[in-house]
Amino acid sequence: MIGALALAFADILQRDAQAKAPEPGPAASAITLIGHVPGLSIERLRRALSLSHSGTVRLVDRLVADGLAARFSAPDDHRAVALRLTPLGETTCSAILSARQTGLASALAILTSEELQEFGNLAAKLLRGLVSTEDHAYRICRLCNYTACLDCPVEAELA
Amino acid sequence: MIGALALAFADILQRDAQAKAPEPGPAASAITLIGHVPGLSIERLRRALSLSHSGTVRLVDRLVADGLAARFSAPDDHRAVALRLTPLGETTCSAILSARQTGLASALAILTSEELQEFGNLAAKLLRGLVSTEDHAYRICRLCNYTACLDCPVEAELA
DNA sequence: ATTATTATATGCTTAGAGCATACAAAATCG
DNA sequence: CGATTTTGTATGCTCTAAGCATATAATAAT
Repeated sequence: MIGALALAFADILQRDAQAKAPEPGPAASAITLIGHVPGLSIERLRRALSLSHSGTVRLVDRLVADGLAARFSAPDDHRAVALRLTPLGETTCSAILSARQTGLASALAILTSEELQEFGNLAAKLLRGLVSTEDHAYRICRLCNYTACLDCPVEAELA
Repeated sequence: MIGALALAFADILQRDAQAKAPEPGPAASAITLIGHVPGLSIERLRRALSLSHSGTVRLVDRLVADGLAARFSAPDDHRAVALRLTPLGETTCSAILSARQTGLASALAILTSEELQEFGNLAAKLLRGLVSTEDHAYRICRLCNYTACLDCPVEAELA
């Protein structure tokens, strides 16, 4: 039953996010991740998306071709690519995050504020128990609105 | 944050389920759905999986080729296909459900029994608010272990 | 300095998804 | 009751996005 709820919520997030993305699949997550971590490398992006390396390179190729992201050379490591969103990419990122937020909020609207509070507390505890590595944190938070998520339990757990 | 938890849980479910399925993607859900609703038609399966019609037909083709499912003629509608699991399919279905259950349980193990109880209550309330149609119920419960889920809130909401 | 590892890129192949089309059974409507 | 529409499946075709194998450059390790 808890599993069913997780699938239902994940469906909502994916649907709303993908609707604003240039293509289905992990593109929406890639955009929001790059948006949150400017200078992100392809390898870290790959781990967050659980894709193959070539799949990630091609995904980035498409984002660049769509004018949403750009490759720069990472200052500290001349092998790595530093990914950044273009202004158009920033706009898309915001659209994804707000669509995601709207869908989630309407699903949660049935709870009273006390229940929502309690649900959030339990969710935070579960999240802290789940997160192990930094890569995993990026994966879990791949569609998060970081600016809206103060006191992120994932961040707290890693620190 | 609640969204992040949903994605994390959905990841666990998908990963554990797919590990026991013959292929990645919606195959695991298809198997458990047919297992729970013997005689399910391709069209209903299609709606539960949110696939195109041809995609669903090909998926069923593969399940049949793998010896996991079989097509029968639906007694009440001679156009429709009645899908059933083979004995091998039943075995696979059980493996998927128990893998799913194990992963979910270990993620929830951090909660006390009171917290788990409370979390379940809130999840049930949210689920009841989310489910609209029977197709949607099938979709949400696509990886559910129906025999383990007594007092299913989704079922209750539809009745 | 040599070797191993890490980060990226690309050629190649392929699995799985959608669209368009075709056909049969059922439902609807005149 | 016959004609039309809708519904459920099947299949040919195309294509996108994914993986594997391989290559190259930069860094790390020995």
